[in-house]
Amino acid sequence: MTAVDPSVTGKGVPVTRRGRRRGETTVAVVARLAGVSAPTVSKVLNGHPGVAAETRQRVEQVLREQDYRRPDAVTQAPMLEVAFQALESHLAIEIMRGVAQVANARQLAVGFTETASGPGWLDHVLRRRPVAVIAVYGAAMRREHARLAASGIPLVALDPTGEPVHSVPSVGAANWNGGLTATRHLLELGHRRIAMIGGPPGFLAARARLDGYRAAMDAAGAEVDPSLLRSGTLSYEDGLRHGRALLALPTPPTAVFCCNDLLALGVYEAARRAGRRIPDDLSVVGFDDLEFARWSGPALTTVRQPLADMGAAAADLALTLATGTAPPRLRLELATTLIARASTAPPR
Amino acid sequence: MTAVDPSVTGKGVPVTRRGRRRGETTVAVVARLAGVSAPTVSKVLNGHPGVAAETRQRVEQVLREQDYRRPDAVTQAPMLEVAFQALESHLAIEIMRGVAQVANARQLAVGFTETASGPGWLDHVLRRRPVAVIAVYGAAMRREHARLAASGIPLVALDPTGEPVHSVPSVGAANWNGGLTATRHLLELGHRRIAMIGGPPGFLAARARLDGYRAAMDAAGAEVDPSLLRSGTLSYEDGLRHGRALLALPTPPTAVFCCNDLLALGVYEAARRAGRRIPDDLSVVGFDDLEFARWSGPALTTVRQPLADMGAAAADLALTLATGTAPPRLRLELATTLIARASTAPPR
DNA sequence: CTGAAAGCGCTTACAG
DNA sequence: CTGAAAGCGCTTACAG
Repeated sequence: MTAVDPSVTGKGVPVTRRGRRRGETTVAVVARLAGVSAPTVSKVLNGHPGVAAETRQRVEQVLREQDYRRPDAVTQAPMLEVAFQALESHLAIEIMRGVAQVANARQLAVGFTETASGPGWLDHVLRRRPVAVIAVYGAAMRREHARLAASGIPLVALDPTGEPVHSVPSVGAANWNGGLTATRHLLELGHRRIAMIGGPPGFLAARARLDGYRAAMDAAGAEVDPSLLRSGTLSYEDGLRHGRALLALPTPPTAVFCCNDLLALGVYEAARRAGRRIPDDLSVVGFDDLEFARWSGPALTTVRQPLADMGAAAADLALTLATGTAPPRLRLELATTLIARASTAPPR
Repeated sequence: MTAVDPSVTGKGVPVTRRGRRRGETTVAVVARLAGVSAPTVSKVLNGHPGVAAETRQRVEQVLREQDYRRPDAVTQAPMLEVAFQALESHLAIEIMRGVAQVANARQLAVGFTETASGPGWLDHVLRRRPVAVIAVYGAAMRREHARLAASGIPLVALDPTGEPVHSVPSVGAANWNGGLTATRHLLELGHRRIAMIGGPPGFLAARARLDGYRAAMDAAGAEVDPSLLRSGTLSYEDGLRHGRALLALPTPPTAVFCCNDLLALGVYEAARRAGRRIPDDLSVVGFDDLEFARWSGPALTTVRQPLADMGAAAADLALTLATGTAPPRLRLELATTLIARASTAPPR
């Protein structure tokens, strides 16, 4: 119960009264600037009735202009909130790492929420009054965006989908380029019969990767055999399923480009069951570069999405927006890189 | 900037003054009960100097008894804090999942901190006034424990190490049993020459797994060849290193029990390089059952630590302590289970 | 609808 | 080391 508040005791921060730093806007100041009394400001702040609409508006404007904050908001450690649709995502931990790095450097707490837990998640987030919210994977929808905007809390989409979400500032990866690079790598090794296992139809990032694949194939004058184009969920199981189907073809592909690493591991298993060796009988390229990619046997050649960097960039963007500064760019696309390991080789 | 405080406006909660609910303990009440003045209580609350040790103690006792809370604490959404030494841990995300599940069910926010980020992490945590703190992997040390105790915030160790940390309530896994079960599985398949790759010396959980291995070997009357006992860090690299050394022995083992899944994947690579097949030439058992264990080739037989359940149990324990109730047990050890997959078979 | 007055909870500056 | 007094920020009850 010591309840030491560092904003009062520590670091020589000049303090006047409870929890309020010198020079910060008080109700009295707002009242003066709005040409009303302190009680009226108080009513506006607390949403009490008995204030004319026009007066209320004027007061709210001054509150915004002066960046008024309740005294208790000061004692709260400022925090950055990250909303995941579900923690199931294998990408989650790496993203968190990037966000945490930036947040820690700025002495900010990080909170996180699973939006799948129910529709009330935003209420909880709003009560915590984060300085900004990062929504991963389309976790925040239009309605949530509006409520956050109304509270003056900036929202940034961390957005492996590449889907433009109602003009929300966002960070993503260069998916098309990744698809292009992966396919070029296989073409340069001498492959021509290259299959691709894509993602679900609505998933724009998957579409971009596919288009990159097509572009590389076209540029090399390599034919895209429609029977080599498969798509499904981004899961190990679908990798196994499509891998088996591809290897069972009369003329199977000599290489497969997978829309993510999980699919690639499924293809590994399909090859194992079919008695084909990777990379001798089949080259495989993934996408993401999750940690286990380099521990798989053989180590997986894949396209690296810089998830930690993306998290860090999203945090930077969010915190810039939180200060009211206009950031240089509202959409950031981070480069993807091909990581060539042991799952690709020239065809026999 | 509307800053509506739901505790003031909403739900008919009776309110007297700013943010304080009717009947809640005020500084004045505490002062009266402690036989001091309000200013003295204020000094204690804020850790200011100029209070006799004895007086401070008396006041702190009353604060605890009366469950005093700062008025701003009321407006804050209650939160449960999880402290990780580093997010590097592959176990982190699964633990978080379990914690989040319990916390969400009780409408609690979850915050998380990396303690590796610096010695100031506890200050930040204390400012957020979590209802409880869960320290993963010995993240909180004696000093931190004392400060949390002084603030009346319960601490629970989630403790794969099995190390009893200064009588802090904790949740762990049945490591000894896991080691026993894994080794028995190999013995039952007919192996006798079974190697073990253990963890670092200070790591008690690793020691428990090793002891379980020894117990199973002894019970089966199988000799433990000292050259088959190796130890190092719990990394892929050390798995590779020890795996190569073991396979290079004049009489190599027919099976290896690894202290975690990462080591096992390193042994996979060692086998691959030595041209030995798993499980035909070498059986491998891991420990943890991380998600990628079932995606490795062949799918890894391993001892499952129920990390999500452990996170959930730690959260339950923490929240029980937070209500002031004495929990039924202060140390919980969750069962481990052998998951037999494709990396183990009878020796040739 | 508005604000002067009263009052609450807490903190600070300072006298003893 | 302690607390009476003063004061701050905010809210409430109520008069106009």
